[in-house]
Amino acid sequence: MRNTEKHTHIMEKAEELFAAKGYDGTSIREIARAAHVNLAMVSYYFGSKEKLMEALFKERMSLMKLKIESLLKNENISPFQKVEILIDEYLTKVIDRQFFYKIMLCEMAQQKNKVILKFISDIKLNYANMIRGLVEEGQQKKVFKKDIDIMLLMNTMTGTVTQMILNKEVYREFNSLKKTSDSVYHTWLKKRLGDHIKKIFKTLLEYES
Amino acid sequence: MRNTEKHTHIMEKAEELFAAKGYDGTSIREIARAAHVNLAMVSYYFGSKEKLMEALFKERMSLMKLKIESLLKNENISPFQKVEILIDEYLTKVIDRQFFYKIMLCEMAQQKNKVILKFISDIKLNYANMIRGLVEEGQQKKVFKKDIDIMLLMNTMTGTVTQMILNKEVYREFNSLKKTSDSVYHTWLKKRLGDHIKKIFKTLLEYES
Amino acid sequence: MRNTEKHTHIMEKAEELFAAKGYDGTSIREIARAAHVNLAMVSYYFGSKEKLMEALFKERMSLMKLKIESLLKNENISPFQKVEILIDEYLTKVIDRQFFYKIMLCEMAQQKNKVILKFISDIKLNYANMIRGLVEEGQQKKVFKKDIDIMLLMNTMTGTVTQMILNKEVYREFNSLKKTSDSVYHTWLKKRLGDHIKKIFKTLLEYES
Amino acid sequence: MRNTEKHTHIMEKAEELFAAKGYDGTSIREIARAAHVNLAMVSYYFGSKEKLMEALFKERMSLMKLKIESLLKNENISPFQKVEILIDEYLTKVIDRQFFYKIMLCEMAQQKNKVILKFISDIKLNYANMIRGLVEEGQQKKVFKKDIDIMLLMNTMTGTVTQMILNKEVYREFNSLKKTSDSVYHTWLKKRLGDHIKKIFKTLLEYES
DNA sequence: CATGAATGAGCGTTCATTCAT
DNA sequence: CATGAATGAACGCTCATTCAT
Repeated sequence: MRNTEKHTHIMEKAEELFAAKGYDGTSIREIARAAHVNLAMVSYYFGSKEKLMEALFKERMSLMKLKIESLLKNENISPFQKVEILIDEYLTKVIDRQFFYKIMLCEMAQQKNKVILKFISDIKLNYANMIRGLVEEGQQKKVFKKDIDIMLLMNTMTGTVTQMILNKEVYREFNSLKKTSDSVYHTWLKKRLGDHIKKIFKTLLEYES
Repeated sequence: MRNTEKHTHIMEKAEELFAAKGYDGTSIREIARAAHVNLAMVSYYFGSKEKLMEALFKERMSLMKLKIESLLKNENISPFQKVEILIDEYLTKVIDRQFFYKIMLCEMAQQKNKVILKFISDIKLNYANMIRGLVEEGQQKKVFKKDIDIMLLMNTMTGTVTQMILNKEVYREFNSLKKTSDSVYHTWLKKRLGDHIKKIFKTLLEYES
Repeated sequence: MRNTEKHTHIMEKAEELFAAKGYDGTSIREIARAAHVNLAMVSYYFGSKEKLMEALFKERMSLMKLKIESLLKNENISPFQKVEILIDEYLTKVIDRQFFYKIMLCEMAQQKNKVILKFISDIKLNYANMIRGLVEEGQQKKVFKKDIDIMLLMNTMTGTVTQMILNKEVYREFNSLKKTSDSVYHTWLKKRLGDHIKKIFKTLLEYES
Repeated sequence: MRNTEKHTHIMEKAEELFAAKGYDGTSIREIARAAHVNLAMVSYYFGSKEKLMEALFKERMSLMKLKIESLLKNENISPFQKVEILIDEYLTKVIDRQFFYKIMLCEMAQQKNKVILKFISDIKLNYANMIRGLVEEGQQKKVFKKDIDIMLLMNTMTGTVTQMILNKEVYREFNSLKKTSDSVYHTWLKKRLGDHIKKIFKTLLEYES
């Protein structure tokens, strides 16, 4: 195993454990055991437990960021279509990174680590800017209404998705998809959630003559 | 201070600390110090740290439950009016109990304690039943559409509120309410959030001819 | 064993170990083992290893201080007699507290702990004041010469004693006192050292007409 | 940098750190960092931390030894002149090697490393022999008294110097030499200490008719 | 009923050292 | 010849819990 691979490997196992047991509920010993590395390696690679967490955030945050600037500037796509693409992008990221998303949620609730708070506010800003840009474009083109509360809009999307992730298994059972494979279920879930959010956004954005 | 008062006092301080630092991030010592009681008192009263947490959930859950059965049966109020009352009730509870709501959120993410999971699923069931009852009534009366995904609906409400609570201070600043008192801000927030959710619910529920 | 007795007991064992292996060379585990107490008790009683050290210094320093103010004011005793009494007092304290004296020596060399440095400078000041008072009295009475370097004088006493303590066993062997008991040897050593230092002080202080 | 230079460089940095923080208080990591060499280099060059310490002692001890045998045999210089030269030689070495002298002091107090103890007793023997030779010469020439306690004499010198080194900065301030450069102060200190010790030696050695 | 004292287990971290390259 | 990576052991300390009083 190469150096960066071990790095990645430790981080992945830490992510899993942090998601399942929380940051404070997970010991370095557990992480080392799960990653099949020596206990001292974790501090050796990351410096400390705290810095491992921060490294995880740095890594994942770069993946979570929505990089669709070119799309937003595209004049051939309508604002509503762009909204839909944005929602789909967001959903893909969150559903693919559920472990991390849970960790982030707890960090948002507790706000203990300032470095991590910065990461989180950065990504929130990233989302907000995407949405704001879109909203302004739509308003200029008279397809979106005025007086749109962007933060409420954003929180409706992120909140709904959060709750669906947290209650994922209950929802699966509720919809009799217990026997379906994870990937199939996730695809289905993404479609359903996407449609739901798009519908809400349409209502909240649509220009009323 | 009477015994039950001490009980309550310890639980309140524990709630505050669990919300701010997480269950594992909070030590019994801290709770005892914050509550100005002897360290051994906590285990003495509640048995263990885990049981203190469970006692907290038991206590708070009974407060969080929506007890509006009589209202739901009231034939003089329209389904949409009932939906609005339900949303207002929910908002009041959550905004009044933000500490506890944060704790619950982390427990939902981590799902470590089975007793607590039961409490949470109980309250979810409670909400679901309220909403289902309402939805069915509205459908019978042909004011609500068919094919309503109750869980999606519920999660949209709880999720949006969750996100707004987590980003409370950012939203406050965003709306230039930094100087407003907490209680005034919370009243304002409740109104705004309520209107927002009611609007979404209306769209998602309203019968389309 | 009573509470304060355990305190004292732990401190004594710590003193022994610190003297033999140095502060950093001694682990809390060793101290706990030597004192036959639980490892956690040390931190429980003293807060930390550092504070244990400081508590030891606080305790011992109060014993080491020369409390002979009344004697110094006594008009019926000549300055030279007072010098001799002072030297005897100092010798008694150091020979009785050799473990502690060694610890102090290393702390003086390394100057890491500021709290301890304060303790040490306090006791140095205590000695210096005793000697200065005496010297001034002797000078006024024209039995001591002028231009006496008090610090050099003091360091000659403390330094000579230090070296004799450090080379105690070599000196014992050198003087064929290997078979003598510790207490007898110490009495003998004290006499010899006392005479030596008194002689030096006499030369350095005596008024030259 | 050549190999022997690296050797020397590491040893110098180790000496500095050992003096300031003690042997156990200094980690190989710190030494490597201070010497700007790879962590593994230290063990690689010296075998172990302990052997580095011993190598340091071996190196410094050879420098500390008084090599004035030819002078001692010189018939044209009086015993008292030789005593003075001996004292000056000793002072020069100690003042030039204060870091090492502090390390040695702690090792003398703790007596943990047997190899180092041997080095220390060797140098003590070296000093003792110089002084003994001188004393015997002086006694034969009837300029020194009989019954001279060589070890007490020696410890008076080494002890006084030790204390002056340990309290160097206090003494500097006491004599208002705070603004003076280190080298000027050291020269001044050496002169003053030399005179003081020579005076004491004269008293303790001089033949009394 | 209440509590100071005590305990064994485990925490995050650092240590001196080794070894493959 | 030199070094980054790795390791087992130990570090100081805090944990939740228990128990005698």
